[in-house]
Amino acid sequence: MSDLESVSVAVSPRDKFREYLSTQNKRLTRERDIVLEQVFSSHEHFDREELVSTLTTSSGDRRVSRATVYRTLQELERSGLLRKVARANGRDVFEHDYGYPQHDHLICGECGSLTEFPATEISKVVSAVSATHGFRQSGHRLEVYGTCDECCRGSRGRHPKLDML
Amino acid sequence: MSDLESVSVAVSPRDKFREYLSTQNKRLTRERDIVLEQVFSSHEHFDREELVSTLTTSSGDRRVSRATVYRTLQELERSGLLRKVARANGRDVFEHDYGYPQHDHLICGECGSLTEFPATEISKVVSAVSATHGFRQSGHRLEVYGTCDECCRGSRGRHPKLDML
DNA sequence: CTTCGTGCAAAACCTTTGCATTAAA
DNA sequence: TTTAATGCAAAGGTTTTGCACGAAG
Repeated sequence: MSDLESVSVAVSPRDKFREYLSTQNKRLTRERDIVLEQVFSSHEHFDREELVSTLTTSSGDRRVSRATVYRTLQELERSGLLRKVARANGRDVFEHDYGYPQHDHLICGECGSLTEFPATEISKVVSAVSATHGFRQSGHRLEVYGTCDECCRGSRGRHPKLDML
Repeated sequence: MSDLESVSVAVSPRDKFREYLSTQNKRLTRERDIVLEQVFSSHEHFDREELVSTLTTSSGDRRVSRATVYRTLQELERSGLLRKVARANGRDVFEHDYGYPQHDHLICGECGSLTEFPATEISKVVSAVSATHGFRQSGHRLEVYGTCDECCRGSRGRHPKLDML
């Protein structure tokens, strides 16, 4: 992997994961593959419980246990494929950290929804600040807290988006 | 100094808390006052467990139960006196959100040091973005990851911070 | 009085772990 | 075969909650 991997996506998530695993003397098992596929089947944010409830109820040989889902998510994070972007309703929220443009999030404290926005402006400021401090920046995470448009105009009562299953 | 000055900080945390509580038809009890005092007795970051272990072992009439500490921290957060700034070791980290300038952090992945910088620039961008999305912003948290000046130029060996707190 | 708050213990959650069994390489 | 991974259930840790009692307005 001496190629420039900074421009666009030339390597699939699975290849990247496989490579990471090999450097760790770990294996790409059927279970890890299933988790990987499920996670990258959509670009939506998700939390562990959502994934677990999907995969522990899958039929036959697509079933993966809770423990393995948790353990695999750790590996996916370490491999650079996933990252935690927020915390909502007491759960970490994950998103793809590979092959998609940099962005940050507006986090609604009422319903827990996440809204993405491009990180371009923020990145400029961050770069300037980093330079000022001689800090070699590798990334950032910005969470904006408040109330989303919908909840602002909606009723005062709480409508937390809990499990959607 | 005139007590009509509402610019700058002329109101103590306790006064602000009292005011908040009254708007909620809630009471400034002895227990809430003790938690408040303990929290504002220093500017250090802290987590719930630290506070709980201090206050549940206090002598006699300064003792506060775990449940009340948790409940009071929620009120302090809602009142705008406290905010969560990070998550470490599975616990939320709190800091004062009143009477001190807004700032964010550069986080060194080598030595673990935190460097604060003023949030003014970031806040402008955040406000603009929030407005665009009809998001009623109440605050933000920005963590910049990378390597600090010292570690960049320093020895190649690692100087990981000792586990604090 | 009436309402709100506290403390306790239990419950609810989320995450990790020990261990016997299975399965990659 | 050798070593890593899985699944299960139990354990760990954090946060919330039901309830009876006590305190504040």
